[in-house]
Amino acid sequence: MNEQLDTFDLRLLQELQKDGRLTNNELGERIALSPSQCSRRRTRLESEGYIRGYQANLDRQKLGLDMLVVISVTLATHNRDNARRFSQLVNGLPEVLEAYALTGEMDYHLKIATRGLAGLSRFVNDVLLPHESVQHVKTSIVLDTLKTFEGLPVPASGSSHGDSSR
Amino acid sequence: MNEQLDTFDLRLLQELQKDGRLTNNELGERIALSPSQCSRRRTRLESEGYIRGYQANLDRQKLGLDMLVVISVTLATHNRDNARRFSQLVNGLPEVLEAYALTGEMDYHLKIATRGLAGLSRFVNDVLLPHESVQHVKTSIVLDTLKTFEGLPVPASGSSHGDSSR
DNA sequence: AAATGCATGCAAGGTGCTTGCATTCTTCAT
DNA sequence: ATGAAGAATGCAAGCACCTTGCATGCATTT
Repeated sequence: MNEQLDTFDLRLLQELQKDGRLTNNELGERIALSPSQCSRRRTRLESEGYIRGYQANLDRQKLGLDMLVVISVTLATHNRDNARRFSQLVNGLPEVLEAYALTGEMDYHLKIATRGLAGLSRFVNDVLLPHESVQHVKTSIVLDTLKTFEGLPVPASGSSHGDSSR
Repeated sequence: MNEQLDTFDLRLLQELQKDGRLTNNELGERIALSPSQCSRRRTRLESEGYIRGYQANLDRQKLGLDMLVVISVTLATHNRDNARRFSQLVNGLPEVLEAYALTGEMDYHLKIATRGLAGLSRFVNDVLLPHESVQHVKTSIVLDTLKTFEGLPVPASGSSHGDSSR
């Protein structure tokens, strides 16, 4: 990996993380660069993989997904086959927003969104628990969202990391 | 709330969730609608709040954020002031990607990203634990990401929910 | 000091966005 | 049934934006 990010790149990433539909004109105004250079740098950052894509941020509540839930899952047995089966399960379930394998006593954490308690109950009792790979689940309902993902912490523009020779 | 979503709206949201920089032309091809109508519907969905914004999706690893961690936090005392102080704390910490108040024994779940174990250690020992509101934390490192958030489950296009009169 | 390699800004050709307008479709009342 | 009203649609034009070639300037190296 040879590529290095300079201050312009970092600020560009930061701005696009805040608003992914900025035009190169607007971007240029914010980071003090010409639209053409924004276009070039953006293209480079995309092809080098720093930018993985762009997504619209939808309103969960307005789509009727009023329940946000964290589920801790313990697998029945801890062999590789079981882990693979569980991975395939969660990847096929649209309610599952994120799924992580963790250190500690609980094997997995799932973040899921459903419509009401009915949807949650259906998910846990009809989908999750009956699956062969699952032994035990612990359901924690999200009461309040203190902070929601607004992007990764991009290193301060004009700091360490990366060189500033460009 | 008066607005209803028809099939076109739902598919439009779905496509924009997959690629937030789709042009109205491309969008029109995918949902079989003219670019002008895509433009109008998109504008409406934005102003009505179904679309909260657009974000670039950055590569966590390439930014050097190799540690992804879930931290369970118990507050020292369970009064409102303490909850408010804790909320202010996490909102000021860029390493904290998401923060939820949960039902169950553990009060809060934080998802954080840091550079290496050193960054994690610094975060937990120098920032989180010294804070007056925090009593106890349990740190779980993410070993594997089975599924990452790619968007909310938009109800199947051509199903229940919403009317199809438009 | 000369030369090479980049990054930059400008400008032009091409693409895409958006709004007015006429048409079609649906719905509702007579 | 029939007519009217409202809404959604596609088309087209004016406008904004994107991108690439090109010449310039800066920095580093030999």
